[in-house]
Amino acid sequence: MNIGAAAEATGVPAKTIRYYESIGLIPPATRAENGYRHYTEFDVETLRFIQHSRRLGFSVKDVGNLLELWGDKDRSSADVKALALQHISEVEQRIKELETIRRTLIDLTERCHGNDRPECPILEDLATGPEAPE
Amino acid sequence: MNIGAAAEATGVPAKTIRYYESIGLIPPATRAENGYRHYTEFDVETLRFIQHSRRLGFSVKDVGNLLELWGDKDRSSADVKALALQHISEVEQRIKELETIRRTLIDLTERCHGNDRPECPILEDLATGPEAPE
DNA sequence: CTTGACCTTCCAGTCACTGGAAGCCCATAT
DNA sequence: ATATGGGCTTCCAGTGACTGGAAGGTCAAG
Repeated sequence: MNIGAAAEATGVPAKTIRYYESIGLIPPATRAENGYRHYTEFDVETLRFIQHSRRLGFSVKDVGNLLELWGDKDRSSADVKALALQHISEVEQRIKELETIRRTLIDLTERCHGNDRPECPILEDLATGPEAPE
Repeated sequence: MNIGAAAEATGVPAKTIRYYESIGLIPPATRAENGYRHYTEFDVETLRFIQHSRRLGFSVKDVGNLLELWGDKDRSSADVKALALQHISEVEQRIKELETIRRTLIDLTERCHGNDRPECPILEDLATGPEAPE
């Protein structure tokens, strides 16, 4: 299986597969005689594992740790769960921040007429800072 | 006002102020005879405007547009509002993605015992992909 | 006159890719 | 035999929005 086929099979672009190899997330692929990288079914599974982890927002560093745990028969599931819980709390933190931002933006836009005139509470608030509504 | 004082007054680190100047978000600061950058009250207001905009998640490019509108007496508030609404929809999109991720992660962790044993549905699902629960 | 806190510039690193150039390899169509 | 088109290789550079650090100039106080 060449890199293109592996990319097709996993949804990870060929370019990204090479990148993962270059940073050591995956071991160097074996090469055919012509120098082309060659991928086994197992390599494809690994790439899929990576892809799924990335889609869930794990950093590449975290994915490295998850891969290591995945390959370790003597792991404790507690270690995996700890990683996941930590990630959940980061995701929740980010959601909270975005909710706050969303709320503020909506308040601002609701107060803005959005017409031909220049008066705009959005710009005013950006200039002066958020007024604490009493 | 030197850069340090401007940083202090606005919450924008000195390093970041120089960076904003280097990318043209703010015009080059006037210099004192010793070469130090000098900031006026207006510069400080501008930096605060930038800071508030960035806190609301606007990209630096968007902040550039907002700054331009801010300085344009003949703007229409509709243009400002359009930018804000566009940003809101991006924020909402991102929140949705994060909610989905959060839900998936919570489902996974709830099925993982998190003990000394290696069995772990988290790793299994990362390997095989999310099973559609019927 | 020295210390320490400023300030200056410039280069490099972060994160996770992505684009593009230059060039080899291979199969097929002519 | 050759031209074409695709896939593969490497390496360098750019993205966004900073941030860290080195090397060196400036300034006020003790």
